[in-house]
Amino acid sequence: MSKKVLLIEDDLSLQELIVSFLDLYGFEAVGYADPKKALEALLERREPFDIVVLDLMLPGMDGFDVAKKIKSQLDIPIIISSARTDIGNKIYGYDLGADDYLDKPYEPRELVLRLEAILRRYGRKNELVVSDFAIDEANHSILMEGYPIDLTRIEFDIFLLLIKNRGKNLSRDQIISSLGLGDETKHRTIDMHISNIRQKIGDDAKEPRYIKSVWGIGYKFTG
Amino acid sequence: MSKKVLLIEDDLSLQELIVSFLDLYGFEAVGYADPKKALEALLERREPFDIVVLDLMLPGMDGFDVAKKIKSQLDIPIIISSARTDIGNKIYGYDLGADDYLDKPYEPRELVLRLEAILRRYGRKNELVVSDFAIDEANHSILMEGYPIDLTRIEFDIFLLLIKNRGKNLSRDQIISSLGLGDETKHRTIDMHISNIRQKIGDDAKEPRYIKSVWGIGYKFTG
DNA sequence: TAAACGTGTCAAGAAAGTGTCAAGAGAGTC
DNA sequence: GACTCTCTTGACACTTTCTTGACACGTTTA
Repeated sequence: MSKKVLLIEDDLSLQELIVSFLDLYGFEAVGYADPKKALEALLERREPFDIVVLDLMLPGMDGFDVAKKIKSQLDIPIIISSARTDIGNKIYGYDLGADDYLDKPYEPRELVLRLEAILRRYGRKNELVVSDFAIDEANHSILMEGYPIDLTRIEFDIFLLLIKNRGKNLSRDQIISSLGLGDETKHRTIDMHISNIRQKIGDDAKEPRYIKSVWGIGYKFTG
Repeated sequence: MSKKVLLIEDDLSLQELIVSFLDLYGFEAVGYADPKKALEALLERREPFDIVVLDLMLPGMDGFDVAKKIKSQLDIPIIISSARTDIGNKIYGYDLGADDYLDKPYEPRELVLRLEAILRRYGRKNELVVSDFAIDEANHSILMEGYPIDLTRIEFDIFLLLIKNRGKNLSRDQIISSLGLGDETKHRTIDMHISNIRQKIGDDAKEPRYIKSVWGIGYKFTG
C-alpha cells in the first residue's frame, strides 16, 4: 500500500518536482504551498497522511509553529527541510520532535531514502497496531487512525483486553475478573463501559464495526 | 583548548595527511588504522577524545559496528566518512546516531568545518531546549522563554523527568522511584510538587499548557 | 404470541482521583 | 542554636469516573 506524503513547500516548481519524483517511487504525495491549507487538510479534514515533509521558510506562518502544531495534535513523523544552514535551527527542529532534517538543496533520491527509513522506524514503534487502532500500553494511549482517543482507565483496560483477544468472545465475567474488579460487580457495569467506549470510537451498537455484542455470551472485538 | 580527534582510517597515507592537516587547524588528532585498537584507547583506556572520525571500510570490523559500539557506551559525536557513495549506508549511518557523514574523497578543509560545527553544537548540548524551556542539567537551572525559573531540587528533578519523557504518562510511583524517594512516599507529595512547579511556570491546573494530569495515571509533559 | 431473558443507555449517587492549604518535620546556613 | 528554605502529609473541597437500578427495546423460547 503506498504511503501518503504531505509536502508543505511554497516553491511551486520544486513542489511539483518532488511530488512527481515521489510518485515515481511509489509514494502518493500531495503538495501545499500554504501551510494553513495543509494544516486544514491534515488536522481538520483529517486526511490520512503517513508523513509530513515541511519546508521551514513559509509564507504567513513559521515552519516551526507548523511542526509544533502538528506534533501536538497528531502522532505523525515530520521531516523538516530548509535552506537555513544554521545548525541552531537544526537542533531546534529536532527538539520539536522533527524526525529528520534535510538541508536544501537535497537530492530527491535522498528524500526518498529518508522517507523510507523513517517510515520503517515508525512502523516498529512500541505499539500494538490492530485494525484502525494503535495502542501504546505503557503510555495508556490509543490512536484511532492516528488521532488520539480519550478513554478512562477502566475503558482502556477493557478495550485492550478485547483487542488482545480479537475475534474471541469474552463473557462479562471474564472481563470482570481479568480487570480485577470485585466478583459481585454487576454485568450492567460492563455494558455501560462498552457503551461508553463505543461512543468514543464512534461505534454504533446496532451495527458495530469494532465491538460486537454476542448474544447471551458477551462481547468481542472484530477488526 | 584544542580538541582531541580520534581518527579511525586504515589508509595510512591519508591518515597521516589528515592528522597533520587537523593539527594545522588547532586540533589534536590521533590516528588508528586498526578499529580494535582505537576502541581500546577510547573505551577501555578512556582517553579523553572529543570527537571521532570513522572510516567505514575497515579491516577486521565493520565500521557500522564500530559506530554502534561507541555510541552505546559513550556520548561522543561521530563523523562517518566513506567511499561507498551508496546513500543507503548514509541513512543507516544516521540511524546509528552518526552526527555527520562525509563522502570520500573530501577536502580536508571540509572536514575541519564539519568538526567545528559539530563540536559547537555538542558544546551547547548540555542545554536541553524543549518547548519554552532551556534546561542546564549540570547547573540545575531553567530558563523559560529566557527568564530564569527558580525550582527547588526535587521540583527540578521532577520537571526534568517529565521533560525528558515528554508526551509520556508517568505514574506517581514511577516518579517516586525515578527520584529515589522512599517507597512509602505518599502520592500527595508528588501532587504538591507538581502544584508548586505549575505555579512557578505559570501553568493552570485546570487548563495546563505544559504539565497535564492524566486521570488515574499520573502526569505528562506536553510541549 | 406471550413470557422470559439479554442488551443499550439514562440518570443519579457512590467511589476514587486531584488541587491546594496549612502545619509541622527536616535540611542547610550562618 | 536560631533562622530560613524545603519537603511531606493530612484535610477538605472539588472533579471525574464508576457503578447500578430503571426502563425501553430486541431476541429467544415454548
